[in-house]
Amino acid sequence: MSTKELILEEALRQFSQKGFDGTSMSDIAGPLGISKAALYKHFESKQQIFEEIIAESEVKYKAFFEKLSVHFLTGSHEAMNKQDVDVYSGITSEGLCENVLAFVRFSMSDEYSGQVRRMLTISQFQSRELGETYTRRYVDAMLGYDEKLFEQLMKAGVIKPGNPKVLAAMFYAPVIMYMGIWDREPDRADECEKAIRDHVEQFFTMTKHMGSVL
Amino acid sequence: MSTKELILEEALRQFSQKGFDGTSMSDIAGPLGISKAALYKHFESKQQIFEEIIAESEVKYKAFFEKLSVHFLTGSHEAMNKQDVDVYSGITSEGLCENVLAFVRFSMSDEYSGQVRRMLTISQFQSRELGETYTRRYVDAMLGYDEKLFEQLMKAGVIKPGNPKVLAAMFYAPVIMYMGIWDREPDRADECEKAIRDHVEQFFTMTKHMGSVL
DNA sequence: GTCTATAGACCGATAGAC
DNA sequence: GTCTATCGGTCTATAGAC
Repeated sequence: MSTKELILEEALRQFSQKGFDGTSMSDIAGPLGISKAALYKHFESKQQIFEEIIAESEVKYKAFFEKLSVHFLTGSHEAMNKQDVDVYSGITSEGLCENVLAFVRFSMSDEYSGQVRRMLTISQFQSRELGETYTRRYVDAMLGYDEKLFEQLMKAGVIKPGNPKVLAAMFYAPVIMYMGIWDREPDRADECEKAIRDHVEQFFTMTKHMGSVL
Repeated sequence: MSTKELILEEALRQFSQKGFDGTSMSDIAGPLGISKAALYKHFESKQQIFEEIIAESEVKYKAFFEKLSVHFLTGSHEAMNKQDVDVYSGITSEGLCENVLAFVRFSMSDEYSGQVRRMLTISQFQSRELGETYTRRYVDAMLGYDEKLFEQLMKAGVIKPGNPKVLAAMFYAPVIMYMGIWDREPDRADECEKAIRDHVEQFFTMTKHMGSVL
């Protein structure tokens, strides 16, 4: 791994714990065994390191979101194409359940993903742009994704009819809420994972056309 | 208003925007028209100002939570007493709806409340204690509150039977999610308020025993 | 591309006059 | 209880040797 990549890795670790202002160039250089002056051979400033992390994470974020088999990364639903329709038409509630649990499992276990999420969490009021990035990645994108899927599931008669936007929030919001607890208190990870599983299971029991519990 | 109170007010404003490390003593003293040296006549250190804000907010938080007519501020449900039972037995779904919308309206419109919430949001990974404070105030307390209420509503036959803990998350999580968007992007306030209203309304339509839409 | 050394600004906190 | 002045330290960033 190149020195530049090692710097980005260490900087992300520090930024995600102590924030941009709480992290000094020495904090980043120290663990790497180099002097802070060496950092300036790879980056123009501390700010540029931060921005490169954001830019790099955007690339990885898009790649991950594409693996979820949808293409509305920019938040515009117009970006849909034939491939998306194929994915939707074949979806089942069990499939969506597995899809989202895969998202949760990855987001919770992947160190890089968690560091970026925590960094954006504590940087979200630093600038309008960072706030919008947070909302786009962790709220709007997922809500749009679920909303579209619920629409299709309703049309297909898999789940009961209703407002797909409201339903998407009811489905997804508890997931990020429990992920928040997990981020703050890692020893509650098991409790959160169980809560998410319970939530997803009960959600589909509630919304399935055949055999309602509630 | 005393100088000390003015300092706490200005410090909170700064901390909630730029965080503890991003705020200097000059940043706090400047807008008040005093020198940073004067701050040390009222507080021992910057850290003490921060801690006093947290402590003061804890008092106000408890007072607000008591006004919601429940008494499990410490997170322990054993703290319930006769008064709580009376509150529960008289509750209706409309009452709960109004109760939570009052919470949302207050949290969203009150400047102090919002500043504390944003400060805790960007400080939640600073220490274990701050993370627990965040979880306790904005997640566990509200979930425990709603869970207990849903239990009673189920017993009373007002809403359909089910897992009250899962139901509480489905009800409350979308609320904090939309409050998060509002905090990051204040110009989306109307959209968020409407989304919360839609959510609360649809939730009770879904869970009411009589007349299910889904 | 790494180092040491340092510039120049700002930090938190203190001293002492008023 | 406010001020100015300042201490000692750290910060970002640069200069220049190797």
